[in-house]
Amino acid sequence: MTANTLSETVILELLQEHGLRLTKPRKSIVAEVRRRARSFTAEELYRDLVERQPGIGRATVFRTLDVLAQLGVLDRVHLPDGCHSYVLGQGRERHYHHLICSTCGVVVPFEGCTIEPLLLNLGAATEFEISGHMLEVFGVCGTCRAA
Amino acid sequence: MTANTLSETVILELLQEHGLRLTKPRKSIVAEVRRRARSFTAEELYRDLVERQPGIGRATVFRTLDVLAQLGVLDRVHLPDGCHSYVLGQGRERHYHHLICSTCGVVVPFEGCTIEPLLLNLGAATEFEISGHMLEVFGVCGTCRAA
DNA sequence: ATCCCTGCAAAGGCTTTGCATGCCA
DNA sequence: TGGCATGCAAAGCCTTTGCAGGGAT
Repeated sequence: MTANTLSETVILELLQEHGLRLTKPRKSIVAEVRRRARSFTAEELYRDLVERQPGIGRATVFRTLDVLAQLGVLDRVHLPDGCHSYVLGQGRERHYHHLICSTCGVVVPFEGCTIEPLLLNLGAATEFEISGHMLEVFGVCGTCRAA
Repeated sequence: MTANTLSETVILELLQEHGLRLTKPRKSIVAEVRRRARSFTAEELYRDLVERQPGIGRATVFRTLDVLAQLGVLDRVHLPDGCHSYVLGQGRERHYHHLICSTCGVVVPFEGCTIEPLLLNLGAATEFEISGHMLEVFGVCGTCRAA
């Protein structure tokens, strides 16, 4: 049900395939990003990263996260409180969504989204040409429930 | 399939029922909000409103929209580009989601969301206690397709 | 050697906060 | 009259942008 995340190597190759350079900051950011099981904002990642690697620029982090999101390495998620968060993704071939713990923020991807039929009906009933959807599920994970 | 929006009277009563005062700015904001078929940000609403009623404060608009969202009069929606948008809601008793035109921003609420069974499975498979979900559907409306 | 990428700094925009005043109940 | 709500202004954050220098290919 949950899939493996993209490996560091695969992500770096993905960058190269798109004609993007493998710079030191990009490598650091990729490494840092893969370390995260929870959602995070660009600003948060920047602050953690700058401790480990002083001198890295805020703008670089923001720009790189944007690139990674375009490649499908990261997904943008919208939490009830606060938007503009990122989550490590599963790559572009899969169709999946995120189950997010409201307490600790841990993110579990899941597949098997069943709303396609609904979307077909919607398209017919409204004359919209449906192009996509966003689904996020919230709850409290087992660990947080125990505590 | 789409339901009527809450009337101005109903919204004002809702405020009163919650011990909130019916002030002039609040009435203006409610009126302005009901005029909208599309999503809007607090800042946008403020700018439109301040023309019609100079002197109204930005903070008041932000605070009032927040209150209205808590009452279920407004829903917060997250567009692919840009978050922190509001949409006129259907009230707290209904379960519905939004179909949003990517081109003009028009919003159509719909009911009949079919993901409950999926959520049950998810809960069983992950030990999460599911508490809610967010679903938004995007597409291009009939009018925009024609143009 | 090219020119993409970076880091810095500043600008920009949205949102929140503090406080004295005003107004609804 | 009491106290919530307002308006103003400033502060706070996050995010973007411009530009000169540096590094990957």
